[in-house]
Amino acid sequence: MPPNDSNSSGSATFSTRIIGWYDEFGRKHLPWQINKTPYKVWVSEIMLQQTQVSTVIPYYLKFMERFPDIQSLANAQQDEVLHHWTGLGYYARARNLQKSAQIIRDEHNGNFPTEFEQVLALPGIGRSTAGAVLSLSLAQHHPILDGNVKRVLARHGAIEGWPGKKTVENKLWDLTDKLTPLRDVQKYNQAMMDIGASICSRSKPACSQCPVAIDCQAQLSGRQTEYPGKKPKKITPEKSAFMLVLSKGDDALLEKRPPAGIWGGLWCFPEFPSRQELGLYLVENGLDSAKMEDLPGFRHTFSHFHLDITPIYIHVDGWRDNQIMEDKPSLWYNLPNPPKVGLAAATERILASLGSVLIKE
DNA sequence: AACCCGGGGGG
DNA sequence: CCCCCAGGGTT
Repeated sequence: MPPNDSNSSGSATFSTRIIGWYDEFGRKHLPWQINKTPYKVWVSEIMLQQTQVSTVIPYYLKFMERFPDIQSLANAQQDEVLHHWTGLGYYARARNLQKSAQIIRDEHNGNFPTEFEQVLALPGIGRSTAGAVLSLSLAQHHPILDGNVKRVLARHGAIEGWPGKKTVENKLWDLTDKLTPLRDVQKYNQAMMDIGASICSRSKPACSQCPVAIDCQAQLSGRQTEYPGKKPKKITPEKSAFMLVLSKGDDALLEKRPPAGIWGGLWCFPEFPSRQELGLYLVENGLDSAKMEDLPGFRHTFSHFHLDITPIYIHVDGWRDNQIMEDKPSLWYNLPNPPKVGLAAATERILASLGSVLIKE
């Protein structure tokens, strides 16, 4: 018996019903589905790992306009790549995207590799994304297991446990591997993601519209929202930071963050763990006589901690700044004519509030 | 406020 | 292998 041919309902197989649903209801006109190429699908998949379709679309269109092919992405300045990612989050993915483009340029003659193992070897691409790119763009037979597919399969098979656990994830990979059909793999994989994103949603699944509800083990027992199992939660610690907002005319001083860690490679205000350390920095740079003003503080929340930010504003005129640029790259960010660099959301928020402060001066 | 996310990397 | 990390949006 073919592996995808089992169901207890006596009706069409699982994959046949999924594909039938795709023909009638599936998404077929998303920007990365038009004249599909591995590059288009790859960029979209990386963006979609962190963000929903409706948010991704404008980012995707601008990104592809500026970086229409692997070559242009590989040869671009990292600042400009991060600029196009500003607001999307998970900036390591943008850096990995460009790093992979450079590997493709240097080691694959500029052509996106078509061997699964070669795709998997690119930074930022794991088993599921490799399968998605090759199946969706080239119709290769690979199963996928993104968050949407995990939810559909965990419910349909009533798979217990949190998918972050290796044993649970392995069960789900076995399932997706068994259920993925040999034919119409593009339609099937796209439909599974669509169904997971729309019908089989996290809190209010629309089972009446689902093509595989009839033998869904979670639906049959009314326990849909109990799958997939929840991640064990832990308390999120609170941290605080002081950010120096040093302005000169229409410019504000930003520093480039180290390549790894939070906001890696992005431009941010100089950050200090305490008011005292910020003061020390001012003394070192001959700015301790300048007038300081606290701007409104705010909380920026990450998945694993809260960051309470107090921006401290100082305005200088005709101050020699070259001494400040010793250890870290820095730039004067011109507000009326901003450079195309990557900014953290918190930095953008402060910059936005700065507009009114500067006008006041 | 809780939850979600594919992959990288450290212990 | 297991756990932590990353940064937004959605519910």
